[in-house]
Amino acid sequence: MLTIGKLSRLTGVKVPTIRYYEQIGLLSCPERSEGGQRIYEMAVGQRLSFIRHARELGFSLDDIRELLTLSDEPDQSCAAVDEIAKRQLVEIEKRITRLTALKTEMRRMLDQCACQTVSTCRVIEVLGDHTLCTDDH
Amino acid sequence: MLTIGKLSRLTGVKVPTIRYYEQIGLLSCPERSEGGQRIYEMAVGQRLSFIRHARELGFSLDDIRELLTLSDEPDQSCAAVDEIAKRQLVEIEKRITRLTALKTEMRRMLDQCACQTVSTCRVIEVLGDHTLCTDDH
DNA sequence: CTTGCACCTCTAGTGACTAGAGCAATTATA
DNA sequence: TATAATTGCTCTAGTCACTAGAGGTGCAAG
Repeated sequence: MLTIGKLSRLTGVKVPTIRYYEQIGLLSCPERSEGGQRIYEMAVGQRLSFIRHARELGFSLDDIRELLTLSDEPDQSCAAVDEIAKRQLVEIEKRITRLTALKTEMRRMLDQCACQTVSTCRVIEVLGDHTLCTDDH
Repeated sequence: MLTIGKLSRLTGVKVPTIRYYEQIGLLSCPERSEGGQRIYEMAVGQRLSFIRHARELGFSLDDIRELLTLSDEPDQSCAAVDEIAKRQLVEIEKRITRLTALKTEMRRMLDQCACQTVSTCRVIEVLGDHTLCTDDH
């Protein structure tokens, strides 16, 4: 049996975040002590660690809600799980592509700047005129 | 002289976003027609395009506010401008590094999944147990 | 018994918009 | 000129995933 603080230390999820997850229905309401404090069973730690890890991998809370529902039905096909994970992978790849283009553009902008006065600043100039860009972004 | 709709089409910034920029002081209040509609001078288009382009490159509105202030003082050194841009570049690089680690982890997870039932699903398993990860994230 | 930390609820704030309601003004068509 | 369609106006509230803070209560150690 765990207080919310111990659960927090165990999982690395902050206390207000745990309460927030309860509020949005991602965690079910735990029992309370006589004084009204939350008392968690050990198993909640697993669930919360799952959530945390999935968040770290960039899954949205909605995705996680779905994954948790699916993981509660062990006999079902895991195709739906893979589907969510694949979608997430595609999203990550898209973001990488985009960020790489941005990086190129930023570096080019900075490399070209002779760094004198603002009136001749290449950074300001490029920001004001998209046609000076080579990459799509 | 432009209505807000024409300014929007000219710059690719949505109408409510233009009003929002005015609200937070990124654009100054334009004159109004007799009926109370906003009338913009052509020059505002430049400023708005600047903002849009900087947003596309991932600058925050606070950064942009600073860049706009700096660009209004053409005789000053552009070191401060470069500083902001460099900070932004570092941020982008950090995000790419992180996302690349995530991608590796996601792909590994998906590759290992034999895709049968949820009970044997590698995706669910890895999400529940961080120690199964190789990459930092 | 008291000190001090951990916990409680509730509200509001973050960033950068977006959506919608309920109107008014302007422009195009008949 | 009348009407219809489009565009504009303000204001409020919602998005996501929390985070911060106020003002109070519970609980365990010394």
